[in-house]
This record gives sequence, C-alpha cells and structure tokens, in this order.
Amino acid sequence: MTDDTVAAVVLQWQAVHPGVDTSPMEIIGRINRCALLLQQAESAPLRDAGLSRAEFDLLGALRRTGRDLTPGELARETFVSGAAVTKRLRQLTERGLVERHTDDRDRRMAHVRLTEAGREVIDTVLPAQLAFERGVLAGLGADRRDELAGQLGELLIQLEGRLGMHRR
Amino acid sequence: MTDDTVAAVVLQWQAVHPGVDTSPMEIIGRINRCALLLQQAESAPLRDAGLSRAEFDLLGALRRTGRDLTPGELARETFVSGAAVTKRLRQLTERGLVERHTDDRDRRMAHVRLTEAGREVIDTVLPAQLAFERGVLAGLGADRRDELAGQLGELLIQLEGRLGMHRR
DNA sequence: AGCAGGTGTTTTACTGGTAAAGGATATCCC
DNA sequence: GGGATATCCTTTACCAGTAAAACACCTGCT
Repeated sequence: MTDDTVAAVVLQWQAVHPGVDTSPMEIIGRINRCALLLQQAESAPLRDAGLSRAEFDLLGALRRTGRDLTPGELARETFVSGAAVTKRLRQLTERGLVERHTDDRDRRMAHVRLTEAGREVIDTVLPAQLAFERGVLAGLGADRRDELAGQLGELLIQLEGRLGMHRR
Repeated sequence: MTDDTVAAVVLQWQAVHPGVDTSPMEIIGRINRCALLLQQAESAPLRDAGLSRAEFDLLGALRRTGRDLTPGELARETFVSGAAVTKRLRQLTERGLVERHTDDRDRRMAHVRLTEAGREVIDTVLPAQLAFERGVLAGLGADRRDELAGQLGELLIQLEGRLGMHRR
C-alpha cells in the first residue's frame, strides 16, 4: 500500500503539530493535487488538435447547448470572466472555428456560433479526450469510479450551494 | 435531489451525442469544478493574513518539513516551476517571513528558512485555514468525508503513478 | 591546472487569467 | 423626447504562472 503525496504531507504536519485536525487536507488537498496533475496531463489529444483546454471548453459549451450563445453566456457556462471569453473568441474566430453575429434587436449583444469546421473539431476531439480520460482512470475499478463520481457529485452540490452563489 | 452543474453538462452531451460514454467527466469534470470553486473561495482566512494561496503553500512546506529548503526543493514540494518559487521568495523575503542563506560548500545553492515572524504567520494561519475548510466540508457527514478522502487517495495514487513520473 | 559538462537558481519573453474602467446601446420614467 | 440608469461587451493594466536561455558554480577527466 503506497501512499499518495497528500498523505505524506499530512504525516509531516502531524509530526509538527500533533493533534491538529488535518482531515480537510485529505479531501481538499487531494482535489487540488488531482486537478493540477490532470490539468498538466490532460492536454494530450487536445494538443494534437491545437486546442487549449480553455478553447475546448468554449467549443464544448457551444456544441452541447446546441444553440448560439452570447459572450456573457459563454462566460457563465465556462466559469470564467467575460474578458477571458473575449480573448478566446478572438483566437477561435481567427481560426474559423466560431463566428459572431450581432443581434439586430439589441446591438450590444453578440451571438457566437460554431462554424462547420468548429463543429467537426469538437466532434472529433471530444471522443478522443474522453478516451484519454478513460485511460487515465483505468486504474480504478468500475465500481470504484461510480462511487467516486457519486461522492464528488454530493460534494459539488455542497460547494455550489455554499460558495457558488456570488457567481452570477 | 438537486443536480450539480456537471450532471447538467453530462445530460446536455447525452442529448447531443446519445450513447457516448461520458462517465470520465463525472469524475474529472467534477474534480476540476471543485478545485475551481475551492480556489476562488479558499482565500478567506488567507486574505486576512495578506497571503496568497501560493505563499501559504510555500511557508507551509518550510514549516512542515521542519528544516531549511533550497528553492529547488521548494519547487518540487509545492509542484510549481523553479521560476515561480523565485518570484514568491522575493515577496516573502521582502516581507520578512523567510530569509535566504547561501550554502558555503556550494555557492550555487540557497537555503531558505522561516523567520520567527514567518513561523508565527504560518502557525496562526494554518489552523484558521483548516477551520475554514472544515466549514466548507461540513455539509457532508463524517463518514462521507472519510470515504471520499479514501477514494481520492486511491485516485491520486493512480494519477501520480501514471502522470507524475515526468515531474522530477 | 584547465576545460567539458552538469546542476541550482534566476532572468527573459510570453501566455492566459482577472478586476476595473470604458464605450455603446437599451430601458425606465418623468 | 430625453436624461438617468442599467446591461453587455471590450479594453486596459496588471499579476502569476511557464519554458527556455542565461548565469554562476561545482566536479571529473586529462
């Protein structure tokens, strides 16, 4: 039974501050560490498509909602600031993966739409990305994965209720 | 039983690409989302101390190992690039929380040490941060938390074995 | 000794995010 | 109608990270 890095860190803290309740680290520390590792690794099939994770998320949001989205909606959908969406859109429009149309009822708004090329890209990359992720998770048994997914769902409901409100 | 945002995204994908195995998202998507929410929220007790999460991690690494560390060791310990450590150290030394001594055997190396003030800061902030995190996790029962911690540990062992190697 | 090559740290150039200010347009209400 | 106000998006200024080059120093070989 090898230990993960977070367990080692917890042991160090216990040696320095015996009796302190370090249990939150065992969840939050591990989540942060997992996210970091995944973020660094996850790029494999995306790199082939020349997409950053951020661009992938944006294209994915357009594809899965199945309709045009405004920059503001994209920001909310991908949990990022509007300014970041503006930057991403510039690159993606330059590459011809999305196009913008200004609303003629309300000319402040833009509608962002996948081009044919953009739709092809996301429809190719998504399955490849999922296959890659399946490989990363293959070390866990199927039942383990289901349990973990369920518990992360519960945690996420808590966090979104508790911390997500002021994100409008 | 309300749904978390990742469940909603999965449903959207199922509507667009029925039959695609989206199960990796239910783990990886949730981990990324949790990490993002925590990262945005976690700052509460740190902000009071005027510390960023990154600075907190660095001070924590020094405190929990109980000895001086070189910049390179700090980089490995906190999982960031050496360049990032250099920047963080500049700020922390300016604020008098750490001090540097060059090794007199090998004058390339520096040894970074917590000052008295630095040790006080981390010893004050760590319990506050843990208390804050306990509050964030309070919505889950104690048994739920233990299960989740255990399963994240298993996942992390997988990921570190699978993705962590090329991190030396 | 002296040079080739390796290691530890910092610097440089760049990327991609944010917050806050700014510009354009719509809406409300007198 | 027309000014106050709100909304949507973009721009600006900045911050923190990275990769790769640069720098400084050590070590081993001849």
